[in-house]
Amino acid sequence: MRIYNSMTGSKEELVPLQPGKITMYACGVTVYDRCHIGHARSAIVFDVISRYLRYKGFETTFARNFTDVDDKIIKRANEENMAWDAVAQKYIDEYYLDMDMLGVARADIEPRATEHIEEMIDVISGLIEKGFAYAVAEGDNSSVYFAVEKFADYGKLSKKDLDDLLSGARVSVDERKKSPADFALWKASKEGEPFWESPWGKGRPGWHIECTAMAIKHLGESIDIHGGGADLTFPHHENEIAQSEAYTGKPFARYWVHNGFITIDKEKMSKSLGNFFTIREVLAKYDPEVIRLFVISSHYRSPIEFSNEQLRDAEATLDRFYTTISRMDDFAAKSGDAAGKSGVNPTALDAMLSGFRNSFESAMDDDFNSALAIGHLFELVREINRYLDMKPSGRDAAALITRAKETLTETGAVLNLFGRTPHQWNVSLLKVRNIPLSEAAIEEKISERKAARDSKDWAKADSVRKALDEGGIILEDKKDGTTWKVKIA
RNA sequence: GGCGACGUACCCAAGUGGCAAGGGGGAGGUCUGCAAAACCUUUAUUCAGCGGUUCAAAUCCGCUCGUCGCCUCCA
Repeated sequence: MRIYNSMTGSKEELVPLQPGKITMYACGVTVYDRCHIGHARSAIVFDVISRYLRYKGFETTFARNFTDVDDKIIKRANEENMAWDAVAQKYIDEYYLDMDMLGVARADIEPRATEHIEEMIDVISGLIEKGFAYAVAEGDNSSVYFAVEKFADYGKLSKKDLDDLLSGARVSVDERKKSPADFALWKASKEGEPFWESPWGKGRPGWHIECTAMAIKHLGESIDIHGGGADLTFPHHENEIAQSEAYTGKPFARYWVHNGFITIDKEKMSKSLGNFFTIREVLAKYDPEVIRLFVISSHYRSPIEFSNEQLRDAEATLDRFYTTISRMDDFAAKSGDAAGKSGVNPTALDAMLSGFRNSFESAMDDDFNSALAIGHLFELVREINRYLDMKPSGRDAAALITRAKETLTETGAVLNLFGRTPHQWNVSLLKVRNIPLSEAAIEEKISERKAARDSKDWAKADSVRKALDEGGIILEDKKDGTTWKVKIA
């Protein structure tokens, strides 16, 4: 299994610290607002990675944090006239609402910064003792900074040269720091801000230190995989490395994994640019699985352009899967118990099923190439449809189709896709498309049309079809009845 | 300015040395009372451009053009 390591810039064989076990830490969100679709991508990417690692038999411990105290949360609390911790909790709740919809599983450990103040203080104290950090008085309290120049490898992840950083005009000059590139481990608290007691007086943690403290506490001093969005590479992850390795003297993470951005008009989606859509907004128009498929359909490191057209594509794609699942279900319901009819050759499907897991795994083994894996799923879908078109019958055919459906749904489950019934899919589409027809109303129309068809009143039958079609519902006549589905396009 | 990516058909998207996956869309066909779905055929002699290495390059190297990201909070 190969994984791209941002540290080395190349794909490497995944060799965990302890055979058969993986520890993974992904940087989560700062909870001061609703998540946008870029946060969704990151969450989905690491969800897929952790699911796949487990599928491959690694005993995986996955931690994803919440940053629940920081400047933006405090600012938000002041704006909303709420307590800062109430703001944090509110957006943690919102986060779970979104992620549950998107099929993002809870991480094994979801540590919050505010629950690890002690651990952070321990790390900071250790860094001061070792000479990597220094305290600077600010009134009655002190702030603590990490002395970047003391850490020889600073810049190794983001490939930045410390001299360049120091000469760069964009580093804000802060008189309290010994060097402009130094970063805060602990911030002396100002009037009205949340604070904790510490050896440096009343204060609160800097941003980066929480990940170091929480990763070490929950996963150990060296972890296997550390991930997050590509924008966290610098300074966040660079600083984590500096703190952690200065503190423990050990490599912090073996593999650094960064997901690409979601763009709008080719530009990175971000809060500051204002070009973002919240997950909630998108969920109002699209089924959550559509968003998930949209994300998984591209490689996790590639930028993906967000647009209605892209989501419509993903929706059509998903509909194709569910249509095939529906065909298989129909077949299973009526295939007989007798021997099969002659002239139906199952070889192609049989062969594809035999090799399928292998294809799927080689795609995913190669740096989690979910886009290729989905391509393989399409090949399977076509082969299934091809087989069903031959109108097979009998118990051998039924067994083959059962195997096909299991293969499709079990590999889909690794990506957390295709977990619903085709009916659930269509009912969901009815909702997101705001189609004002109930299932019962549609069924009623179908009966009406059946009566017309039975008396060969084609004009009437067609008018029912046409009326439903204009409402976004397509009817499919099958041997033993008519079914409906929501029109895609 | 420093550093790092990327540029594959009408659209999306795999592919890191050996005849360019897959999906959408388009065109034609099979099936169907009419449809839909599905299937079949077709849609890139070519991978931004120009050179080079090689028996062989979308894949490696160099240059050019274009786009984006990081260098400040950011998934």
